[in-house]
Amino acid sequence: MNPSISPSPLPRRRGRPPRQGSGQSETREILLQAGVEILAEKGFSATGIDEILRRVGVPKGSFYHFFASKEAFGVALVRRYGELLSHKLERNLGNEALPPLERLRGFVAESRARMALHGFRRGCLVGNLGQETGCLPGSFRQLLAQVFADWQGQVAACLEAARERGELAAGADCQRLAACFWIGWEGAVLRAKLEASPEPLDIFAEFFFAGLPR
Amino acid sequence: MNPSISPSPLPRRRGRPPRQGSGQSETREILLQAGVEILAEKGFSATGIDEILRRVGVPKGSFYHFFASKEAFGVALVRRYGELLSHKLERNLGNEALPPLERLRGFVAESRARMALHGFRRGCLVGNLGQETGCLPGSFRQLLAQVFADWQGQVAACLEAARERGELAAGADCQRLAACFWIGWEGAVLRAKLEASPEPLDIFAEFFFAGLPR
DNA sequence: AATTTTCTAGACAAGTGGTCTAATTACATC
DNA sequence: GATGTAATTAGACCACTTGTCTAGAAAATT
Repeated sequence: MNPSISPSPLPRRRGRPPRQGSGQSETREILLQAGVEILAEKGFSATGIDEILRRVGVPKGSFYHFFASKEAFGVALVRRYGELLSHKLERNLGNEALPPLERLRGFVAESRARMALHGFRRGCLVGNLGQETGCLPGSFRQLLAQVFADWQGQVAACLEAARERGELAAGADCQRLAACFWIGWEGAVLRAKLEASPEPLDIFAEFFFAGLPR
Repeated sequence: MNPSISPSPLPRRRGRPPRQGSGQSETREILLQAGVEILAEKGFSATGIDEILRRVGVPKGSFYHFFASKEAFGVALVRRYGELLSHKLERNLGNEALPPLERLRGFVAESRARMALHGFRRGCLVGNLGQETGCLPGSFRQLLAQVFADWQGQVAACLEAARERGELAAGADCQRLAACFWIGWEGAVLRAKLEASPEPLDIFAEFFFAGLPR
């Protein structure tokens, strides 16, 4: 059912833990990871703290040791997810071995494969929480918009590169096109989740690339 | 704050009500309407029955008289919303006074205006619930997909009409283009809600119409 | 060894969710 | 008009959630 996180086989001893090399707590990391997975599936409001804790076998005391509240946890998750995806973008869009537009296609393909791997149950955490804006603590709105803006900037840079190489029309508004990419891609992810199928992703990607001004 | 529904000024007596002319219950109708509004803002999981009931001044007992469960209520809301939007589509896309593509633009403009009217707090109920698929009772998935399919069919028919008039390339795959419209439009609505701005709607609409094969 | 720091354990209170039974009123029937 | 039935409301009820809080255990520090 859920391949990535299993109810902590770690012994999980009480008391102060031996100092980890890295300095960051193992438990905190586990919570963040599980949180990202579950929230990408179910969103913020529908997910209970207990559910996450049961899943990874961490007691409540630990949770509230590491995070001040559910809201603070949510904020941490959005940041984390934002970074994860940003790295993924960087990895693809920074691949100079390919022409710029092919890099973006690479990102699309990788994301598609990842959704398929998880049976199309998992969507985009930021998209999910964006949908919930109406009932989320105020701190989220700006944060989510910021994350989108970052991603959009990365795509815009890639499109710029394409334009410089003549793969796009000289007059192309790359920021606007990047915005369009994320608007549509999020819609496609949502729909792919609903229909448990990659088709929406393919349909949008094809339309997007075909519609770019040459 | 909320212009459309005010805490029932009706006396609301207990016991069997005097027979209404129309046959359908007034209370049930009020619940459906308020439900559509709130769920379009906050989604299913994050909305409590109590919240809806407080807002319209209906007691809990009434709710469970008219609806077997929250799930059944949700299903009724999806159907209702599906019909509302279907009528809106029909009204716009059936307007033979305009060329087909202009009709679709009309729908876009009307929807945009409506979102603005509600301060971009209200999104698409079906989109919202689609996002929540992961934590919704199973009955929703198919229903939501069905509603999308209906809307998509209406848009596809409009695009067909455009093709027949030569406004679209003869080889255009109208079903696929209609799918693309809804994929992107839902993404745009989501983003417009998040940023409390019409820009995402405009960006996507421009790209979509510009990208249609001529 | 004593103390401090870091984390775990899980009980607990307040509040919310959804459901259900009993009470209340109108209508129908005789 | 008395009795029975259908339609609706009132609010009790229980299970569950969130966040807090105290006690406890083990490493680190002195």
